Parts: sequence; structure tokens; C-alpha cells
Amino acid sequence: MSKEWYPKKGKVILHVDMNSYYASVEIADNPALKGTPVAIAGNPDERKGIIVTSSYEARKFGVKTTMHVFEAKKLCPDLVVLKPNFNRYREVSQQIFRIFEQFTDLVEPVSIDEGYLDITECASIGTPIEIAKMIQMEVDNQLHLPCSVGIAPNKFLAKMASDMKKPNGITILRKRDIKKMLWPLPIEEMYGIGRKTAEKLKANHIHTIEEFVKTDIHKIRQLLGVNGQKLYNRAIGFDPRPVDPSQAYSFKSIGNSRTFAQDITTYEELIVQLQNLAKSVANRLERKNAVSDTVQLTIRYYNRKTVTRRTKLTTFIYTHDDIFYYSEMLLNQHWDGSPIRLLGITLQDAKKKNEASYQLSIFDKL
DNA sequence: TCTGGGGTCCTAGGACCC
DNA sequence: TCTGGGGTCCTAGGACCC
Repeated sequence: MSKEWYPKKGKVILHVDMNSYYASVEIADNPALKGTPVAIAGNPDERKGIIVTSSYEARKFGVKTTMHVFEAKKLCPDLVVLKPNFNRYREVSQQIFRIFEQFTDLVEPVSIDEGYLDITECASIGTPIEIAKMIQMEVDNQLHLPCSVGIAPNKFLAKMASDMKKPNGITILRKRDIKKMLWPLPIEEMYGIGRKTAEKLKANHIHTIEEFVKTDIHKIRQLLGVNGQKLYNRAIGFDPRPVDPSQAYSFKSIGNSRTFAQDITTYEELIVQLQNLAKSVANRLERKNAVSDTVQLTIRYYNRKTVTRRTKLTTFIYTHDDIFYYSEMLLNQHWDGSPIRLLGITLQDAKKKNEASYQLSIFDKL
């Protein structure tokens, strides 16, 4: 076989992960908080007193995400608890990604506080480590925020790498390092394996990534289906997903939900809340210039039992009135009359207006 | 483990069509 | 009327992520 048959030289992918992002933004905006334990959480009186993020100082006390505020205060009495300011976090996020884009156009945001960069063609800027250091420096100088960087030949490995040293770490994970660096990890630390899957695997005596990759693939497929094959491939270092900048502008669903301070028992109150939800969803849809033909209603009852009901329409909708109309219809059809803890409206299969223009123009003529 | 809100992707059954 | 097999759409729900 001649050389041309060999695959091209591998890629260099960075995964940048902001460290305790919301808390770090608050501290950057108010330097007096530096060095103190900080947590971001909603209002406990409204049953939203859940820790969303906490600073590393707070974590030292055992404060963790999804913990109740009162529980966290018990562990750390001096904890400074702040309300989240999502608009601010989104604003800062844009500045972060602007910094990334100074290095390459191949930037794919994954969430508000993490993203992938394909720096394969960035050799003229520096080595991967130099670039990682430059990114950390820029983010620190301009925004006073810490971040961890993973460097690897693909997305999955980069993601796992960025998790290995926090805060402010840089970790290289080459294919040849997989055995030593990746495989010893507990199976639940693998990206893509959550509580349920980890339980299933442990019940089959698979506790580490190494034990996972040494399990017969047929057995893995039998346990986890096709997803098992995907996870297996990643664990042995294979992940073909490209860094895709267009992901930033794509969306498939837009929704809002609200957990109520007290369970709602009357239809009149539900209608008021449904109106509010329809309004905020319509606003977000408008901002994105989007339409949708699938309306989903989520009802969480007092006992946390949750049902989702959706309806597919023959036309695209986007107005508050239409969204409310179909949500109310679903509520009328499916509410069993018992007290409700949460209501949500999600528009699925959402599209940009121009992408749906053909269908819309037919609709408008009717 | 029972605690928010925003998402994505996958599965599986039934309806319907050829 | 029963029979095979394939495919797509719709719906509900699960699992996972941050």
C-alpha cells in the first residue's frame, strides 16, 4: 500500500470549558467577591432554591450543583448566594467566543460556557499548547475569567481532556495516552454516560472505561443498543464528528417552563400561566425569526409525575395567540384535574421563517 | 437523591402506505 | 381474507448534557 492510502494527518481539536462560569462572571463583575464562597441559585421561597453553580471556594465546603440553598448554607454558613443574571452570562459568552474566533473560524459553541475549536490549520499561530495558553491569557486579561482547555485529535477526547485539570488547566490527550489517562476513569465520568447507563454497566461488572472497552462489543450492543457502539468507538479514541460552526445558529426547539411557588389547582390560574408562557415563547421565537408546526405541553403534577403531550399542525405558527390556542387545547385534552407544579410550552421542529417560507406562503394565501 | 430550566437525540409502537 | 416486507410519519417518553 502506498503512502497516499494512509489517512491524512490527524486533527487538532480544542475544547474550552469555562470554570464555574456563572459564579466566575459574578466575581469578575464584583471583584470584592474574590476569594469568598459564591453560589448562584434561585429563590428558595419559590421552590427554585437550587444551586446552579458555585465558586471553587464554595466547593471546598462541599457545596454542589443541584443542592438546596439551605443545605449549602449548612455546609458553608458564609456562602454568598446570588440570583442568576442570564442576560449578563449570555453577553459575556459572546465576548468569550469572539476571543476564540481570533484564532480560527472553526469555532463551535456547545453551550453558553464551552466550545470546540479546530486548530488543525493554525500552526502559524503556535503549537497547540501555545494556542491554549494564549486563549487562557486573553480570556483572563479581557474578561477576568478562568477556563480549562483540552487538546486532542477529536471532540470526545478534547472534552474529556478539558475536564482533567480544573480550574485553569491545559491537558493534552493523544491517542497514545488513552490507555493511561482515559481508561482508568470510572465509567460514570465518561461523557455520554449518565446515571442510568452507569448503573446498568455496573450491574454487569463494568466500573471503569477500561473494563468497558474490554467488554465484548456484542454484549455492549445488547446492553446499550446502537448508542453502545458509539460510546465504545469514542472510548477507544474514535470520534468522527467535525467541529461545525453552523451549529451556533441552528435550533430545533424553543420552549419555556415554570415551576410554581405553589401547586396550581384551578383552571383560571393555569390559563394565566399558560398565557405568560405563550408570550415568552412567542417573544423568543420572534427574536430568532422562527416558526414551528409542533406544539408540546409539559405538565408536572404535584407528585412530580410528568407528562408531555404534543400536536403536529398542518401549518407553521409563531404568534402568541396561536401558541396559546394550541397549548390550551392540549391542556384541556390532557389535564387530569390534579394540582400542577410545573407547566411548559415547547415549540419543536422550529425553523427560520425563510426556510419555511414555501409552506408559509401557502398558509398565507389560504 | 428528588431539585430548575434550557436543550438534543434516540427508541418504540401504532397508523398508514405501497 | 390472510399473508410478507419495507418505509415514513406521528406521538410519548427516556436518557443525557450544561
